[in-house]
Amino acid sequence: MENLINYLLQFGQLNEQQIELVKSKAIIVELKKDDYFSEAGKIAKRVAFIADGILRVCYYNNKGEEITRYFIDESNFAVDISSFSTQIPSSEYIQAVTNCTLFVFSKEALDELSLTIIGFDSIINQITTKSLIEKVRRISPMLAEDAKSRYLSFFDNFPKLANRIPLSLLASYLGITQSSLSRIRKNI
Amino acid sequence: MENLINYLLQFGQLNEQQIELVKSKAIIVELKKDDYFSEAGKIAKRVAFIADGILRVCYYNNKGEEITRYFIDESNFAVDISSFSTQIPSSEYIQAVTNCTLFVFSKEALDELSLTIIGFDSIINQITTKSLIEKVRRISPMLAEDAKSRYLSFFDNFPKLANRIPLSLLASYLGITQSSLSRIRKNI
DNA sequence: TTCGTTTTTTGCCAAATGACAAATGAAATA
DNA sequence: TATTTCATTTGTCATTTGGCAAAAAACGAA
Repeated sequence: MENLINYLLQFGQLNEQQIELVKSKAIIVELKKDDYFSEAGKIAKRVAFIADGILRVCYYNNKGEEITRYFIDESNFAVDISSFSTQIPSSEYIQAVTNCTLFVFSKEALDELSLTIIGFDSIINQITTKSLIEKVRRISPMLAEDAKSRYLSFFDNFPKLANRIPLSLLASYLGITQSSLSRIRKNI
Repeated sequence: MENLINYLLQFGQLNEQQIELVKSKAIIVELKKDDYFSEAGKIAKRVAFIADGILRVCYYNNKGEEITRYFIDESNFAVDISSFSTQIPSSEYIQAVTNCTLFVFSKEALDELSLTIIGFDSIINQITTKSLIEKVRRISPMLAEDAKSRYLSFFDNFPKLANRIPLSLLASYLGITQSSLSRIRKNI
């Protein structure tokens, strides 16, 4: 769990005792490829720190197509933030792209940590804000790019991910068809 | 300033005295079309609530093209959140698309409100999170749509905005060329 | 291994979009 | 009004991408 603690320490101080408390609240969860961490229609009650594996956030658009909104990989938090923060049923899924090992915190555990640890709230808020800003930053430029540039940008930013993610999912993230992505890859 | 107060009250309670305090910190700023509210290279020190007008957040991509990341209109907050929250120089601009009337809060004023008003922090955090989630929600589905659908979606979501925003800026937001957008509009 | 299933690649053609340039229209100013 | 400037539309053509279907490859289970 060192990765988790180091991640948190980027955003604020925690003493030994507080670190132990945080660790004690984490539940280790294993997901198989294609398992869901959270589902549309349900209220998100858990947050996951990804120790190993890749998750994706996805939804169905008005044509019934399954769209991948983004991927989340090791040493990042995954949460259906919209549902989690409002406690309203979600409209998206979080699914395992690969087998995953997660450190999971329930909402109750987080609330308790917030009450017990001064500054924990601030850490969580900073992480939330930073992650969301990053998502906007990632997605936004893709609109102005053609399919090839999108793939290359993705590859530049996540060279290790590109080969761990099935082509169909990557295509749905990039907003192009499988066939196109396959052809793009062929042309290097 | 009633709009501003009502907006805040959606996210938490404020008594009369607190409301007056908030109002007293707001500075009315008028921007002319094309004026900048914040600029790349500078550190964001202000937050704006848009009383009237439209702002846009934009940046230059690696090809030197000017890209509109999103628009913000009346009764919403505009802030270069990335720079504001980290106090690191920004990489984007916030520019007036039309003449604007803003209620502006300096960072110092906000910090003071946070210290003085219990729960003000929470209000700000909720607004921040909600706005960012919304931006992801808006941009993300566009990737899977073709140019015509993107325009129609935008028009559905912001019927009033579509005609107040110059075609060139709207095109750069939608990730298509001016010519294409013009043709799309012609075909209804 | 072999069979069955899923994923990826490929071919073909039509449609959408971009690039470029020119024409038109609209707004601002002298 | 005439002139200038900027925004939008339109034309032409090349390129990209999608849709569809079939082939090939990769993967898993018996």
